[in-house]
Amino acid sequence: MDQQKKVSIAVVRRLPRYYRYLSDLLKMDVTRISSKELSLRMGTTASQIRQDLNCFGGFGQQGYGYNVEYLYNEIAKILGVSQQFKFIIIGAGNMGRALANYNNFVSRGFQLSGIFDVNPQIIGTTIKGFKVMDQDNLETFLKENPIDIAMLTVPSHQTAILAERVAKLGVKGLWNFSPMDLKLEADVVVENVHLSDSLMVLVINLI
Amino acid sequence: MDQQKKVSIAVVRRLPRYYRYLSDLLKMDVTRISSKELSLRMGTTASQIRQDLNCFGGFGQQGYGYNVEYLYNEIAKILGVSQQFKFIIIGAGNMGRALANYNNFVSRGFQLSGIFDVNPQIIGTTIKGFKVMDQDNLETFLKENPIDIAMLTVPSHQTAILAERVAKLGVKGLWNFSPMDLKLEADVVVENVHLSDSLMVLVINLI
DNA sequence: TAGATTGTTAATCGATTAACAATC
DNA sequence: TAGATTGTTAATCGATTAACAATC
Repeated sequence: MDQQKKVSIAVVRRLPRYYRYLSDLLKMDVTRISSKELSLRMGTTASQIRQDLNCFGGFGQQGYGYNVEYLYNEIAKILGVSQQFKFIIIGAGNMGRALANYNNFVSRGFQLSGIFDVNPQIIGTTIKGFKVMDQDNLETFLKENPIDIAMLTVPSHQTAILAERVAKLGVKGLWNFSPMDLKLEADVVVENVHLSDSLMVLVINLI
Repeated sequence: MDQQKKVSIAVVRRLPRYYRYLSDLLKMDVTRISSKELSLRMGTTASQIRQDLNCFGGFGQQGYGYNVEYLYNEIAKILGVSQQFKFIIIGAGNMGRALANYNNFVSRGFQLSGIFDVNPQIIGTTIKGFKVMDQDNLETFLKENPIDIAMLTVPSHQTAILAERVAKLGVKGLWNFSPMDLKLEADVVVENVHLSDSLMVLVINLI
């Protein structure tokens, strides 16, 4: 609730993981859990869990631990789950199609509002009930339909320009799947999924 | 060359990024670069770059900086680029298909050797020239075809069991796309791509 | 040689872990 | 009340940054 002290990126990146483990506990009908017990399951320290959670509020109770459902819901609030976000997918290639068909998003408050591409062979085809639109129509579309997040699954050389374009049209978050770093105005949030980087890290650890 | 002092995960995760920037510099016909200049491009400190690189060897020259091509090739070696890795894809859904069609992998020494699924409607269909095999045939296949990496793009509830199965059959690296943490014997390397975690982090920063 | 820039050691900063008083 | 476990402060550890002698 009181988010005074600025929370480090490391802590933020651990939140979805807490959320997953709590979801599992809920499914297993566990009603309460101590930081110690949770740390054993997650392979961290109880200290870290308590420190992390206390960045956002005191969700536990001395002598008792944490109520699983309550903590789960509190983290959900922090994560903005249940909030509605409208998104578009730019780039209807394999990855774009995979994201469009990823039902997890829909069930979590993400609402697909449009799919775009440049390829005339792809424009007009239907994906997940959406007619793929011409990328040239981005401006028209975004002026009529305010969008929160754009998922960019286009080739690298298109990414930077596209990012600028949609940012100018009020898109506040970019989920970038191309292997390149985006530089944008400070108020646009960029989250990268660098698949090839990830694969390289796997390989390094393999050698 | 001399990798005495153990390199931290943070450093390893930065290597693919150096590699990308050096690749760009090469394309722009830049022959030499100082840590200072590179730090400005990448938005880090020159100190960090020199520290990071010196975990693996002294690739620079006082008064000169770094030869771009040489450094690029040295990092390539560390990353295992140019080495050949055989991989299979387990789960021929949207994500599996996206990975199968991702040509970047092929051009970087990754050789697709098979695709598996459980769905009778998908088994037997052709993806990227590969007939999708029945997951039941994993054991037979892996005994005849030693594989380095398995990409797991199956539903969460299948992931853990599958991971065990292929690990037992000599697969040394797992690229896990399901939103779950895998616990395996120490010698199996796991690299996770938790898309929903990544999207949640985007949303947190958006709120 | 003088200037530039590395490799590397030392200083700082931040994040993780330990400890413990508060309290359920 | 006694036991358990939190919230939080203090100690430790590791990673980042700064500084500088070595050297091209």
